[in-house]
Amino acid sequence: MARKTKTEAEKTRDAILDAAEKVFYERGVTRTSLDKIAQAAGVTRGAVYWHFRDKKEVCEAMMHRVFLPHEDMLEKLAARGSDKPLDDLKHSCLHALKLMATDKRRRNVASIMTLRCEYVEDMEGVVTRRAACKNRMLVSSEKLFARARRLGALAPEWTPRKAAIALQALISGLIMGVLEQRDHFDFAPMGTSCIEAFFKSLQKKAL
Amino acid sequence: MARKTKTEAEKTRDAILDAAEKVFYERGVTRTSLDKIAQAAGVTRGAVYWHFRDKKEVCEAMMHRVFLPHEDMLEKLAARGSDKPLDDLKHSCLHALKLMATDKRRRNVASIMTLRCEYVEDMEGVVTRRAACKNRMLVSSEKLFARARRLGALAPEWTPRKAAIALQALISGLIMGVLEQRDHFDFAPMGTSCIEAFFKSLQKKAL
DNA sequence: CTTTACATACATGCACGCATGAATGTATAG
DNA sequence: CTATACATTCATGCGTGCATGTATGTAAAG
Repeated sequence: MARKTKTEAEKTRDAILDAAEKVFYERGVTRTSLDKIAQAAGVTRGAVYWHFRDKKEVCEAMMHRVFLPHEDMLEKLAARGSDKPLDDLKHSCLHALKLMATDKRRRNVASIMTLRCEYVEDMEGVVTRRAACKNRMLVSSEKLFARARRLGALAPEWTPRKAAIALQALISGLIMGVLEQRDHFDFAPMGTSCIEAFFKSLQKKAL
Repeated sequence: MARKTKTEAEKTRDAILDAAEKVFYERGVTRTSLDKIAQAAGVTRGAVYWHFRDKKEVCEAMMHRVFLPHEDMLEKLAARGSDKPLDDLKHSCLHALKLMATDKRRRNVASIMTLRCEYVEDMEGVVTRRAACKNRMLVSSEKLFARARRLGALAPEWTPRKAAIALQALISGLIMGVLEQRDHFDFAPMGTSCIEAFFKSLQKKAL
């Protein structure tokens, strides 16, 4: 076929990833063939094989495109070192949850990653990288909790590490709730409300 | 082939489910053929098709066999109406987490359900039933929190419903942590420690 | 004799990876 | 500026292997 210009090639690459999001969401990662993706993108398998080695690479590229820009927010927060670390952390969590609730694309990709993908063989690497990402976020929030402790704002039953782990578990569980929400019930307000109550519980009570 | 007696037939059915656990864990639900399951069970596909209509039914039976006996623990607790509902709930959660950490079979099946299965098309029904189960548990724990509130044991920032949702999110997130644990780090003690801190935070502080 | 509990056999239809072709963009030499 | 050489960007076709569902055979249990 005729050679395209570089920007056009980028457009077909994006079209392939768009199509992958759509078809992965509808049929799951394992059950969708590269041919289905190609058809949905209006190209043939040749194009897909040109831009990506196999389905795993398509999947990883699809995830990266959506979540890479968002990953390092916490680290900036931890580095900034404000005087209200718990508030910063809370707003960051609220923001993440709201993003999941409002941005359909992010929600769909997250849904693919949690409910429509099997992490075995090829994909094991993906889960490892996800764990590494989770761990970086954990370290950052632990720093913020440690700062809160030094400022005397953290209730005594919580060590920074425990608080960080519990917070991450809570958030991922709430996001799960958003992803599972059926019919037209909006789970997000309840989620934000839970986050706020949780942070209130984390604070040292005045006597 | 020679016909087996009824108990022997039950044994091959169990063998098929055992094999399904093994192969689903190794290769994911979608990628494993019924033939692989049959081979791992020492039978042919004919036997599998005799006991189950298709792979979805195998998968559901495998899940049921492990989790049905455990599902209604919370409801009994809620019906009992003790005078320490928060303690009861805490012990129930600790028990569930410890079970995940110690019982390899349960952990593997849970891993299949969360990391090695794609909930699309046929399997959508499974996720619906899982959501229903989660909801029943939510209602039960909400009752317990409501009782705690009446007993004056629940901190004011928590409404029973919020507490129930947050607890469920926390637990599912922590179980996720257990399932993702790599090399030989044991995540469970940290998880139990988080649960204990969380319940301490839920309690109304003495002034 | 009928039903059960499988094994075997068959037909169909994907999905994958590779190899090759084709036509155009792009860089370079003169 | 132009011609040539090469690299890109796909489309098409082929062979292969597997997975599925069903249909049928069969021997013993009930």
